[in-house]
Amino acid sequence: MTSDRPFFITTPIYYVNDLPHLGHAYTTVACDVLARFMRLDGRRVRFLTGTDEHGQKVEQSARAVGVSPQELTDRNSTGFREMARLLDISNDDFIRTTEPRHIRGVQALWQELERRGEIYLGNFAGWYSVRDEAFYDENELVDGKAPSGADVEWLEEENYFFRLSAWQDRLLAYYEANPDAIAPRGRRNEVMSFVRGGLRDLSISRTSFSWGIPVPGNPKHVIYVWLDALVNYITALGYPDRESYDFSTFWPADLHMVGKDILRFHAVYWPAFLMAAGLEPPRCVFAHGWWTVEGQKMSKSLNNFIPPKQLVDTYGLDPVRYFLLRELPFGSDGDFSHRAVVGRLNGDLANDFGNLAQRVLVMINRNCEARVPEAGALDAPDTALLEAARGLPKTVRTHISERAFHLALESIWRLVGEANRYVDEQAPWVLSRSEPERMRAVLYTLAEVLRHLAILVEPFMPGSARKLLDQLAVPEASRDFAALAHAPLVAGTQLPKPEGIFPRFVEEPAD
RNA sequence: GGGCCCGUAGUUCAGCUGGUUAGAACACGCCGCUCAUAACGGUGUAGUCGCAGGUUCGAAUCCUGCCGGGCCUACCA
Repeated sequence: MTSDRPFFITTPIYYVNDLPHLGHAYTTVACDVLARFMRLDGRRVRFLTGTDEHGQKVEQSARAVGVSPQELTDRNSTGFREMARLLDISNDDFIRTTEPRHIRGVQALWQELERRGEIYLGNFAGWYSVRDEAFYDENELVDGKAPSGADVEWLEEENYFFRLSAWQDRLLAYYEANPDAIAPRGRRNEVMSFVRGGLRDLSISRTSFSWGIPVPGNPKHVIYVWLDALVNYITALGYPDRESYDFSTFWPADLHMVGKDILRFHAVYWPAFLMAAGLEPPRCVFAHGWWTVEGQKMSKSLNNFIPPKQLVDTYGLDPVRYFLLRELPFGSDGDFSHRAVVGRLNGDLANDFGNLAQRVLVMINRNCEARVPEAGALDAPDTALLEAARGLPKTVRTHISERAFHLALESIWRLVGEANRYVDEQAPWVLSRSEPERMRAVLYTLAEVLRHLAILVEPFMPGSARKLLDQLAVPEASRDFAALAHAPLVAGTQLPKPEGIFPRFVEEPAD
């Protein structure tokens, strides 16, 4: 089942014009869970995140605040780095598009595309709205104005173009040959119908601002931010050195996780750029959904972007990580509400799982001299429960491979439920008086189930899992998925004093 | 305008290659337990499956129309 095949996963690089919020946290945590899962499953993982730092907006924002673009960028990039630390993200690398390694790679890719005749110099003309900062097509205009109602003017600009139009058929062939290249299904259909509708050549340079990577040989132009940004996925692997260990090991990427807003860039432009440069396209681009907050869209006017720090301060890190992945089918939109988070935290984490661990550990502590009890002879209910635990990794692995985080967690929680039922049925507190040997078999069974649960939950809630594994005295080296089958708890091992893992969230009384 | 998706218990959703009394979780009622984070377990109430037609021996599940909601429909993130 397991394999040591390399696994390369990326978050989008986050635009430094924004401050980190719930949406960034979501994408990043989802990637982190997959990265951790694959590592625990024995795979060689490279997990990349970073920041996108060029473009007109950054240049303007910097000017507005009276700092240089580089200063602004340094400051805001740090914010995303801190978010990763705050969320206990296990990224192996953090790339910034202002780093020399990236700039060098982007220019090399440009030259490669140029050498292959994929780039030409032409004129870009269209109706430009200064207010919207956007060009519009003739047929998009309404009464000679932008769809937004803004005034437009005819602008012509010398631009380099990428021959995207030439790639329509090859893109479609790529989607056909790789049904999983774009997920979920609905998104794939959207992308394909978009491409079938015909592709225009893409303007890939700008002369109206300067905060960007200069076009090799024509520094009046800077490279279009998306061509700049997307390439981070390979410059982080050492491109243009295609023989490097990193590049040859980890490319093509197994998964680019993106928000649905930037799917097109990843599912159309990016594969086209890569193929045009003679490189392999990614194995999968997955577009996840959006969160609303208390039923409302996150927006600048409502100013309801929740900073990750606030979430963690309020609920604790692991409950937030759990909630984000448990609450809705990955790929769908969902609502982030205080009520829902508290429901998950108190119901799933504190009552079901946390309390299960607590009741079992306390009984062992009191009735077994705080040592892992001797299993002795096991009865049918014991082996049934243990079988359920032993079968669980396979189920979870299947769900994770389909990125169905919610189903993975749901299947883990089914075992939590079975274990709680088993406790009630076996009533070890009764056995402690009448049949101590039987009690030990029951408590050993439960401890083993806890060990399975703790290890399976590690990718989702690394801190809490660690606490539980510490309380079970599971050695550091026996905390991966291989250890599930090969390193059962050893009778007689001394256990520390039990401590709650998931405290209940108690509402502050309103005043 | 064109394309795609959704509308099922109070709530969030599953079921939808048509076929026994439409399921789960949460919430709510009752019962049990007392090891445990006033936690756990059992059990019950609850739905004209958006509306109207049609196909079929039989439709939540297929077809048509309507109503309601969402997404996509190319460049400065």
